[in-house]
Amino acid sequence: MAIDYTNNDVQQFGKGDEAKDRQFVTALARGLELLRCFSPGERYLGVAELSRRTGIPKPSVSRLAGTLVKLGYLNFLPSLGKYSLGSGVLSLGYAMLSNISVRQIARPMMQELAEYSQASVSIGICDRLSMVYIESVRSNAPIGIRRGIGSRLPLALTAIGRAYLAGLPKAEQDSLMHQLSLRDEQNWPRLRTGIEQGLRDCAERGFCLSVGEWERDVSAVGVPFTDGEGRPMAFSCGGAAFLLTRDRLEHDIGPRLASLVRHISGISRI
Amino acid sequence: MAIDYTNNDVQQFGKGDEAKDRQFVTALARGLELLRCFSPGERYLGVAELSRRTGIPKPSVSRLAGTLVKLGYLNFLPSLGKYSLGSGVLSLGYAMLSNISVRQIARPMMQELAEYSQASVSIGICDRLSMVYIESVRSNAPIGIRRGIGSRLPLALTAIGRAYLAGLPKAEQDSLMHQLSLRDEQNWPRLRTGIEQGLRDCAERGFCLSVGEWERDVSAVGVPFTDGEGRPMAFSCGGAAFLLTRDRLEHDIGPRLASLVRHISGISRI
DNA sequence: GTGAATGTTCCGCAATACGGAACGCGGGTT
DNA sequence: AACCCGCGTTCCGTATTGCGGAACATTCAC
Repeated sequence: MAIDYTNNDVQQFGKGDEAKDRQFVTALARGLELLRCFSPGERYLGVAELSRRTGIPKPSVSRLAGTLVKLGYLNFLPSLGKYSLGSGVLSLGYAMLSNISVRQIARPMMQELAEYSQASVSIGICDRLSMVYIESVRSNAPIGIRRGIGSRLPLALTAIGRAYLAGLPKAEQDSLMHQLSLRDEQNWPRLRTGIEQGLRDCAERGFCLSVGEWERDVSAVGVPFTDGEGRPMAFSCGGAAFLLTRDRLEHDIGPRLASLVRHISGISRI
Repeated sequence: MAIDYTNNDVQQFGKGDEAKDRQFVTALARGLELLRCFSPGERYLGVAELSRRTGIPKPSVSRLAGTLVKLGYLNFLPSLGKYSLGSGVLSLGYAMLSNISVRQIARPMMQELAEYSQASVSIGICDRLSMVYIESVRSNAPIGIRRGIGSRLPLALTAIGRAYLAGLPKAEQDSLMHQLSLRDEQNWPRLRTGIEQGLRDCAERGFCLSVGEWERDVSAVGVPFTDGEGRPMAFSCGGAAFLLTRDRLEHDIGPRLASLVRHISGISRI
C-alpha cells in the first residue's frame, strides 16, 4: 500500500486552548481525537503512540481509550497491547450516508459516465481540510484503484477539492484557504495558484481540472454542487492520466460532468 | 422506507451508573451516545429530542452537541434548529474497513456466489446487539434491496447473526445471549429456540438458516468465520424467499457458502 | 543485570462538566 | 393582543470528575 493515507488534519486540544469556551467539552474532543489517529495505514496504536500523536498525557489516553473500548469504538489486542478501531464507528458513517439522497439519484448517471470515460466518478464532501468520498462508482475496466466511500483526498491538489472550494460562499472559502495556508506555508504559493485557476475555471466553464497534480498518473475534472438541503459538495471524474488527457478532460469529460450535475440540480431542486 | 432502522441498542449513562469506574470518562460516553441517536430514519434531531432519547439533561446535551459541531461530527441547521450527522463520522468508518483484509480476498468469490444464487452475499461483524455489514455484494438481478456496508441487522433473527453467535467462544456467546434475553424478555423463548437451532446447525453442517424469520420474504444462510487477526465475523447469503427455498438453501447454497468460507480460511491462514 | 521502553494504578487537586432555574424566543390557540 | 407551550441557550454555584505527575509494574534488548 504505497499511498499515504495518513490523516494530517490534526487538531490539538491542549486543555487550556483558546477554547476557553465554557461550552466546550474537552474530554469528548480528546476521545474523538484518539479515534482520528487511526487511519488505513495505522491499524494498531498503543497508549504511548497515541499520547505522542495527540499531545494528551499517557494516563489520560489510557482512561479515554479504556472508555472507548467499553463503548465498542476501539478494540484492545492483548497480544500486542495495542488498540484498533472497533465496530462502533461503522454504523455512524452509514447513518450519515443513508441520509444523503443525492447519492441514490445520481448513481445511475454516474455509472454511465464512468463507463463512457473508463474512469471513476465520485461525490465528495469536506471534512476539516480533506475531501471525503460519499459515493464512488467506477467503470469495470481492469485498471483503476479502488478508492471507496470514506477515503480522503487533499483539498488543494485535487479537482474535487478545488471544485468544492469554488462552490462555497466567499466567507467559508476564504476561511478554508486561510487554514490551508497556515498548514503548509512552504507550498502555499503553488497550491494557491492551482486553486485560483480552479476557481476561475469553475466560474467560466463550470468545471476545473487537476492534471497529474495530485498523483502523477491521475487526472480528473471536478464540478461543484449543493444539494437540496444546502450541503456543499463536489463531483469528480478521474482516472489514469494516459486515458484522460487534458484535451479530453477539457472538451469531453468536463462538459459531460458539468451537464450531469446540472441534471441532478434540476431533479433534486423539485 | 418501511424498514425500522432505529438503533435499539441503547445504553443509558446516568452519571452515577454502576460504572463507578474511576477509569470511565462519562463525558465522552455521553457525546458518543448522542451521535448514536441518529439513524437512517432520524436525520434531524433537536436538543429536546436528544435529551429525551438519552436521558441526558438539556443543558448538557446542548453543550455536548455544540462541541460535536465544532469538531465536525454534527452539523447544525439553523433553519430547523436541529442537528444532523457531520462529515467527521465517515472517515472513521473507512479507516476501520480498510484494515479488514478479508474483504478484498473474499470479494471475488462472494460476487461469484451472488451471481450463481441471484442473491446478496455479505460479511458482518457485531456491534452491541446488532450485526453490521462490512462487505456486501449482490447479483445484478433487478430485484433485491440494497443493504449496503454499515447497515444493521438483528442478531437473533438473521442467519448471519446466528452464525456469528455460533462462531464465538462459549463465554462471549453466553454473555451476548444473556443481554439479548434481558432486552426482550417477552420474545426471548422464541428467539432462543431459533438461535439454538442455528448453533446446532452450524455445529453439524457448518451453516445455519433463517427462512422468513426476520422478514417474511427474505431467507438466508449464515456461516461463522474468524479472520487472521482473531476477529469474529460471519458470512451470509440471502435474498428473496421465493428464490431461496429452504430446500435450496439446505442442499445447495448453504454448502456452497460453507465451502467458500473454508477456502477463505485456508487462504488467510497463510 | 541494567536500561529503556511500555502501560496501569494511585491519589490529591482544582478545573471541569454538571444541571436546576431562569431567560428569551417563536408559533400556536383562544 | 394576551396567553401558553415547547424549545434552546445562558447563568452560576457546586462537587464531581477528569486530570496528570509520580510511582509502580512489565517486558524487551543487549
